[in-house]
Parts: sequence; C-alpha cells; structure tokens
Amino acid sequence: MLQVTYIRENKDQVIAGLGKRKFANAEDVINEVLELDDLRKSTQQKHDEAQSESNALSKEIGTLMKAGKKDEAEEIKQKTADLKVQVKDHGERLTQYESDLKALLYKIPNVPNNDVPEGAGENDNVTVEQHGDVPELFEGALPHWELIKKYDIIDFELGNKITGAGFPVYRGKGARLQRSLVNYFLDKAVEAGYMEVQPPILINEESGYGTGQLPDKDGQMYFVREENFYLIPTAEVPITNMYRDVIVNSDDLPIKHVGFTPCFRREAGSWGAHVRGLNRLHQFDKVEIVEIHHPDDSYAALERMCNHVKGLLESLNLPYRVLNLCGADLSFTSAQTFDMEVFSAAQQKWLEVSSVSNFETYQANRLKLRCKGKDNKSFFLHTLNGSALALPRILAAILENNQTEDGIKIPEVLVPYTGFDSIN
RNA sequence: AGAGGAGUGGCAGAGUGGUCGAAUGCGGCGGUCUUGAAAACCGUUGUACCGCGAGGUACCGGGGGUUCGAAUCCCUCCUCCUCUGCCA
Repeated sequence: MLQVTYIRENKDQVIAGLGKRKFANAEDVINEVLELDDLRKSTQQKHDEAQSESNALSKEIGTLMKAGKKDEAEEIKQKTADLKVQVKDHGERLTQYESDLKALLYKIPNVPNNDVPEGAGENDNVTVEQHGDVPELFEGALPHWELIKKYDIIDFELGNKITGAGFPVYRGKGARLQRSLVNYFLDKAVEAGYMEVQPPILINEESGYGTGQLPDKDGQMYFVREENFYLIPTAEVPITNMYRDVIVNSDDLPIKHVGFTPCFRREAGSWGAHVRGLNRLHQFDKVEIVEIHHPDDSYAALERMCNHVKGLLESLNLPYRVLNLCGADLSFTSAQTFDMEVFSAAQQKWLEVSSVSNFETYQANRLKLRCKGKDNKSFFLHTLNGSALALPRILAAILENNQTEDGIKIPEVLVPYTGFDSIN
C-alpha cells in the first residue's frame, strides 16, 4: 500500500496518478486518509501522555511499596483510576483510527509511474514492440481445442468428470510437452541467475495481504475453509512473502528467484463462451520470476526481466508483441506493467502469456520488506515479478502455430526435453 | 491426532509481579595498541510510532484478560521438540 508520508508529501501527484488509473473519487479518498492520519497522530499523543503519567505513578507505587509505605501507595493508586480510563478511552479510539486508516489504504491501488500511458481500458494499451512473423497456416488448420482432440493430448471432458470445467487432464505427449516447457523455462531462469525455489501453493491470510491479493482479490481465490488457507493464484504470492518482515542485507541485493507452481483462479464472472480450450483455466502451470531491488535499480531490472521473457518467446519461435499497459488496465498493486502476448495463428488472437511488473514499494510497505542504508536508516525495497512463462497459452500457440498436415512440430529447443520432435 | 516440554535481542542464554528494552557470552561495528594481522583492552550495537526538540509510547511467538504495575500470573491460538498413533 501507499505510505501516508508519501501521500502527504506528494498529494497532487498521487491524486493525478490514481486518476490515471480511473480510481473513483481519488481526491476524496486521499483527503480522508490525511484526515484519519491527523486524528491518529493527535490521539496517539494524548494516549501516550496519559500512559506516561500512569507509568510514572506505577513506578512510584513500586518504590513506596518497597519502602513499606503502604498508605502512601494506596493514595497514589486512587489517582491512577482516572488515568486508566483515559488511557483506555484514547487507546480504543487510536486502535479504531488505525484500523480505519489501514482499511482505507488497503483499498487504494498503486500510483502508476510516469511512463504508464493514459487510457480507459485494454484498447488503450500501447504496443511498444512486435517481433516475429505471424505464420500463414494451411487450409484446414485447426484451433488448439480441435488439435488436442485430434492428437488426444489434453482431455477436458475427463477433467470435467474429476473436478469441473477448467481443470483439464494432460495426456501422453501433451503432458510430456508441458513438463518439457516447465523444465526448459526453469533451466533458462537458473541460467540467467535466478535461484530456484519450490514454495507452498497454499497461503495464509497474511501472505494474501502482503502481496496485495487481499482484500482486493478476495473471491477470486479458492479458499480452504478448514484451515483458512487460500490456493495461490500465482507463485508471486508465496515467493514474495518469503521476504515478509525481513530486513535484507544490502550485500544480498538483488534477490532473484524462480519458481514453478500450479496456479488456481476462480475467474468468477469472466467465464464465457469466448473463452475456449486453454485460453482460460481454473488451474494452470506457471514459471514465475521474482526480484527484489534497491529502488534505484528496479526499472533497469524491469527491463532485464522483459528481455528474459522475450528471449524465451524468441527461442520458441513464437511471434509476440509487448504492451505497455495503460493506467486503467494496470493491476491493483503495479506501478508499471508490460504484458507479453503471443499470436495464436488458428484463433487469430493475441494471448497474454506474461505480465512483468514493478510494484515499487507498494508491496514492500505491506510486507515490511526493508533494507538498511549507510546512515543506518531502513527504507523499503522494490519488488518485481513476471511470468516466465504461463504454460497453457504457450502450449496453445505452439500447437496452433506449428501444426502441419502431418502433425505438430516441436520447437527445436524443446526436443532435448521432450524426446520427440512432433506430435502426430 | 493424543500426552508431555518449550518459545526472550543477529545467535546462545539469564530473568517467575515493580528503576527490565531486558544480565552475561558470542557475533557485528568503531577505536587504542601493531609494519600489518591476531590477541588484549575501551566504546558501541533491535524495530516501529508520536514529538521541531528534550523526550515519550509500544514490542520478550500472536491475540485477549487479571493488576496501580506483566517477559513474569490466567485464557486462547500458532510454531518447535520428545514419546505414542497415522501416513506419502
């Protein structure tokens, strides 16, 4: 979340930034934050003062008791009664203001950075780069949902039976291809200096708040009632939360992790007839990269992360474009996001396969993720993450783009992983 | 899952109702000494909030309670260890 001191010092800029992402009533909300913070401060002053007095009297009582002056001690005890009420009263108000303030801040998204384009929706995202030629398919080429049936590599019906819609079963070469992609992506990330981690895929409430999925995305995550755990919507959550309540040694920066996990999303409300095949699932696999940086380095890191993702796509010969997301399309916690989309030839559609974001201090503030400077003062670090990559849509694009009349050609770099060079 | 034990500063470890934010040791940082290093010695060494400042408040696993006063007593939750059970 945003820091109140930052809001206070950059009020107009914050309001303008929130306006850019079409956050309603930005000015009113920001004013409310500042008013609540003022109340919180003045109330704490009163509370601390009363507490201080009360502490002093208690100390005095202790001294008197030790000296055996019981009567005098009793006398002072009477005086503490009134203070006690004051402390309690101010304390309750303080707690209330604090929780109100926090609740309000939780609902305020990150401020977009200056390079984020203006815009009202996804149509205003700016294409900053396009790479690779869109393949010409032969007559009779099929969308991936037909291909998977034809070659019997993914079974949606079976998934329906076992679980429900959006939980496909990968079979035979389909399963092997997916596993190959996972291994390939992990290997490339480790090669690029990321330390591999295998995090839990269920998270507690605190972690959900740490990276900003809660309270914003409550209802989009699956919930395990028995334990109050959420199923992760992305590995970003457990991996970034490894650094919750951590003061990082500056020598350990930057921190770079890669992790492979399944991801679970309820996608409530977004399910429709236009979402077919692998385009949107309730469970899917993803390799995620997460980085933690000194604030001065984070945008250079964002660029390097994008380059890593682009390199993966190029090595798979997938045509892609890079979008600089506009204010309205930015995710809640992000200060800037680049989406990578591959072109899926049979569907004639761009599919988002990666989203690379810099959250600046927004998550770090919630996580209490800090670093100590030379002056011994601590400051919030910047967190970043990106998909590298999300599996199903990559799979869909490979299937569609690489299809021939004789079968599906496996990209060269994957053949050492799959052990076969075509699916037929 | 059942029984028992335990959770204190970066680590180890004292502290069972009152000047305890917390002894002591190790580690870290600064210094003296030294050609340099080690040793020795001296000093220093948590976080957050409020305050222009002096200073104040809170934090001894989390939350709640008793008390004028809680690291210390009570309740509850969490985690770890030992034994028993179960299981990949």
